[in-house]
Amino acid sequence: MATHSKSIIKASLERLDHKMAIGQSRREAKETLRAQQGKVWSVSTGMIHSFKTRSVYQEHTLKFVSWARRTYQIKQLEDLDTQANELVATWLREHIAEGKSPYTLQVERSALRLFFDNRTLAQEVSLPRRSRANITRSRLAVAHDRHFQPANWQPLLQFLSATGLRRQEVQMLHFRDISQTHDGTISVHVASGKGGKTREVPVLPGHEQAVLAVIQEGKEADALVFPHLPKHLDIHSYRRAYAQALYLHHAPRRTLPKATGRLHPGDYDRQAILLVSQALGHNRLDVVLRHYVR
DNA sequence: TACCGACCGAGGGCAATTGT
DNA sequence: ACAATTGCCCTCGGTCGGTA
Repeated sequence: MATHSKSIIKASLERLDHKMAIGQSRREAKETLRAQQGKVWSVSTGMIHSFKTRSVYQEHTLKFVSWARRTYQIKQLEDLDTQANELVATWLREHIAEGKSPYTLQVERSALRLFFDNRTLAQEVSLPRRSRANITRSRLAVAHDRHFQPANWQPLLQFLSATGLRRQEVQMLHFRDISQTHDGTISVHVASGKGGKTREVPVLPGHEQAVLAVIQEGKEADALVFPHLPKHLDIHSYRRAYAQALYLHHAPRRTLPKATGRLHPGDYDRQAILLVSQALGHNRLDVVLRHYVR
């Protein structure tokens, strides 16, 4: 009786388990890596540092493994390893042909490169560019919107218009985070934004009342300002609108940069873009220009 | 009873952000 | 400009209570 060997799925999960490095600083690991092998394009440590990355990478990896087993009858992970490069290339080409988003293709390749410990896996397949012009998120009306009635959520929506917070940031906002100094300046403090960063968010001039309305309730400092956020609210679209309004406020003689074609330094107010970038919680002009004001 | 608004939860994805 | 990683949108298939 032959011993029952473990399934290729089980073996894949175990391999992922061994790549977990929760709690270890990715930044430090990278600095060490760079000291050893000099400057490299790639910034991977070969490990997974967050649960989110694990779940996303696992999803893509298992899909690939199942496909290989189904299509090529590969039952052992060792057999998959030896043909990984050509199979991943085939897999990616199929997805390109299916018209999957460049963002998705990119994630799939990153996941499999980490899984197979090969930073150049499927190098011969060139992925389509991620182009700003093709981004649709928070740009158009979608079917989803019919499940949401703006009229019923006015205080929240006006607050979002005034501050442009991310969903996670509004969710975690406490009354203690909003304050008003004696000269009337309102401060909205984000204790832990994306990447764990802290910042003070400027209220969009002219929209102060929307923020004051929220704190006049006289709630306890440690209570959440918005204990419940409707699931079908596109919070990001308000963040985008806030960014655009703030830009126009700081660059009153300008219109929004043109939506098509390549921008040149004279096409926008650099200082105003920088201010918007800081308000949003990252100090990069390119992110604002790519995702918010065009 | 039919319909509507609101919401849930999971899966399939795409977008945002950080970094080089 | 390119690559890795993380955040969260959107769809789908429902439930549920109110009300026309």
